[in-house]
Amino acid sequence: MSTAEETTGGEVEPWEEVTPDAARRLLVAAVEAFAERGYHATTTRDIAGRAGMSPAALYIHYKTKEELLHRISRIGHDRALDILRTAARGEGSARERLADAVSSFVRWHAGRRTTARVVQYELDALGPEARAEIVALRRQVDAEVRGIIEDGVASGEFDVLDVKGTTLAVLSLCIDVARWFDVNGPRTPEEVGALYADLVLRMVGAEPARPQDGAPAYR
Amino acid sequence: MSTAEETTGGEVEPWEEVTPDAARRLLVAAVEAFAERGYHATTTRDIAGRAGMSPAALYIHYKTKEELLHRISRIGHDRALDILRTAARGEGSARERLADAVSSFVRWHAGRRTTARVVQYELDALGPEARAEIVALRRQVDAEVRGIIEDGVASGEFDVLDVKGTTLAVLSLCIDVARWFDVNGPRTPEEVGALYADLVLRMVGAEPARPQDGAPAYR
DNA sequence: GCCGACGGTGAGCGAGCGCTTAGCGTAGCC
DNA sequence: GGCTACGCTAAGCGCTCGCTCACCGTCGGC
Repeated sequence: MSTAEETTGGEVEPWEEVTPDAARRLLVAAVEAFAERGYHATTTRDIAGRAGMSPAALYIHYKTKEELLHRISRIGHDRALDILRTAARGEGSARERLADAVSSFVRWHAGRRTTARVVQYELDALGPEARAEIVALRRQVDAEVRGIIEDGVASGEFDVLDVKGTTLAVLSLCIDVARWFDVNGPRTPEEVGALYADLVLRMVGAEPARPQDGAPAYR
Repeated sequence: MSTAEETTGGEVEPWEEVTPDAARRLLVAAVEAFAERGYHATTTRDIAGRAGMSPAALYIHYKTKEELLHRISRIGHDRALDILRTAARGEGSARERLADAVSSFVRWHAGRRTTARVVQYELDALGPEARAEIVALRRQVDAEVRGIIEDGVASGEFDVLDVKGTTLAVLSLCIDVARWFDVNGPRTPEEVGALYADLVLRMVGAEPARPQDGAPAYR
């Protein structure tokens, strides 16, 4: 919860780093289209149309349709890694850092679901060299989570038999949020983040957290 | 693990119900192609080629490419539901039935990964009416798992605050196996199934299993 | 031996794809 | 005002897509 400005509500639009304004509009349009229909089912005409431009305008700012996906995937993975690093390297016990990592990672997957969907599910649409770059980032993501769990095992806070397998399961659980989360559904990203942090603490054998009196308690 | 014949090793090929032999070959080819590259990136020429036929042969057995996906999705969801029903309606405590359900469901997602990938991730490529049919099956899948968890809560075996949310998380965890499982990776489907059954029992607050003597046994 | 049914092929249709190119309007500098 | 640089468009190229159609070989019934 240290990363308050990164929650969903009044979040900073994460595409401000994409500098010519027209290029950013095209990229945002591509994120929406890719998330909605998938990379291969999205046409360059659709992307340009959503950005209010003619089909040819896309090629002034991006060499190919795949370069668009690559930029999106790269920026998205940087963001995801940043979120986990902030939590993993914060102060506090392994328990607190794991809960923080899971809840903020889940909040991102739920609140920025369109981006997360593209980032997590359109990986094999990239060419070999671009995919290799992204896979390297994903290994760093895995390492951050594994690091927290190893800390917790070393300090005796966690009880985990298979650290690598549990790391995989924790990340898997968080990532799949991007598949099923519904913006118009009954749960807010914050609620899902809190629920998942609790479930993950149970998975690693940490003592359950029920600290607050009168805690919200999802019905 | 009552469903011994359904494990991965010498499993029954689940497409025997697809009756003209050529139609089955086409369908199996389509499953492989869809799993590898996604529905939209797969061409009818590729499917027919994998089945050793000319592109036109596909249309003798299926009206459209989408009908192929529909048949695959329908049969796959029937199978997944059958696996969960067998576990959910078996004898034994809620603890045993939940462990059985998770481990067999996970074994299916890992061992029949190509099928599971198509079934779980190509849902929105279906048209509205076909998708509605499949969504109804998915609601039944959800109900089976929720039923076991409710039983466990009622009997005091489980400690769960948010039954619907936990059900969602359990299914989410199992389904995502189809995304990351690698046939050439270090884990067998059976190992992942056992690991995940243990993790899920922890998630619902059931006493850990620890069959081996000399196990650490926290609390 | 002839015939119809059936499962298959080769060629190709209209459409839509990713992407290119020639040219245009405008803003900024002199 | 004259000129260049730049962002953008209209038109369209070459290609591949899902799908169709005219035709063909084989095989069981008579």
